[in-house]
Amino acid sequence: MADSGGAGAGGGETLLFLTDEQLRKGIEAMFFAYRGFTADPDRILADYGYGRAHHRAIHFINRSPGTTVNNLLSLLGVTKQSLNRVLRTLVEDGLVDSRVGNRDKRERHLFLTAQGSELEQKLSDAQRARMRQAYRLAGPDAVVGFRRVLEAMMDPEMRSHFTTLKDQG
Amino acid sequence: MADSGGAGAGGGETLLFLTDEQLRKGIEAMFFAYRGFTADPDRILADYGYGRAHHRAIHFINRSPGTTVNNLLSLLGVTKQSLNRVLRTLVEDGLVDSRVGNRDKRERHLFLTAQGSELEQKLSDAQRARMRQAYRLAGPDAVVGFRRVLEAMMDPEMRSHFTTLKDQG
DNA sequence: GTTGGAATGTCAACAAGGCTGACATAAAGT
DNA sequence: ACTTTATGTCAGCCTTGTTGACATTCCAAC
Repeated sequence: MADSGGAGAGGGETLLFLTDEQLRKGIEAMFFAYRGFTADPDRILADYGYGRAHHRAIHFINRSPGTTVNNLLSLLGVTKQSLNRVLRTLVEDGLVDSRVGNRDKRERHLFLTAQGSELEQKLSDAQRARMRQAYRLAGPDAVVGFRRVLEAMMDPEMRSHFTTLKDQG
Repeated sequence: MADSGGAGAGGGETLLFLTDEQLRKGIEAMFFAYRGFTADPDRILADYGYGRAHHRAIHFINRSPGTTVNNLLSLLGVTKQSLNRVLRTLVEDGLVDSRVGNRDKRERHLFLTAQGSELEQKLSDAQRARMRQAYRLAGPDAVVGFRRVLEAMMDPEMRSHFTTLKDQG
């Protein structure tokens, strides 16, 4: 059914990249690449007895120190109960500092401790190394395209989170 | 530490795209984009009481009809026990047909039933629609770059799986 | 000032889907 | 025939997602 992108009827011959086959390859590329993307951090995390959920929390706390649980929630797109379990272990293990808010005592503001920063560095170094290698192999023009397609693939809400983080950066 | 990609020392000024900040943005882009990538199938799967694991199995069985459990295993990168649970429910529900091999009776060859193909279509249509939209917004050149970076990000073993599938396609 | 609703975060219990270990069956080598 | 190897299945554990119930804090109405 519906080979919607072909050069056959109507459109332009510039739409060859929208064939179902091309799209399928893109889908598989995402799948395999994401495996590579998470492989190195996963190995490090296993040494600590942590999982990807811990990595994500650590990443975004490092990115926005002092962020609240609620804010982290909307970034991660999980339930607060799920995030809470992860945060609790990180606080217990002394990687994250959770301070009650001054203005609003319902909120908890989250910071990495020195120990937390150390793990963040390890994870982030490994993941950046993979990314750097891929970027280097693909070249600067490819990187621009890569980022453009990824951004277009996000849900609008996630895209706005993404660009907000970008502006901070 | 280690702002390894800067234009500062040694290399060329064409390496600005390798700054730690750029790499971090790439990492976050992957994270947010992958969420979008899986969002539509996830909704459909939920109606059937299935999860992503079922989707992956269905996708690759459709891609290589008659493939064996062992072959699927190396594509998916999970344990056979894990895959088996998913396959069992798909066979029970009549979406997948599992036929004992002729040459080697230890092997099971996997096929989608009509019902399985129907679900595959739904999932794949939704995911391709998202991909098509992203490709269209980003443009053909961006798509080439996207694919190049993703391919460079894979583990070598996954990359060879990927290109093998490509050749079949 | 008290009270009721909304927001924030925590605790408990359950489900999906990873994992390892133990095992049955079939094929292949000795 | 007998051991070794490959393939697939069954059982049980762990992480991490989910919903439901609840405590605390804030704010607005009274």
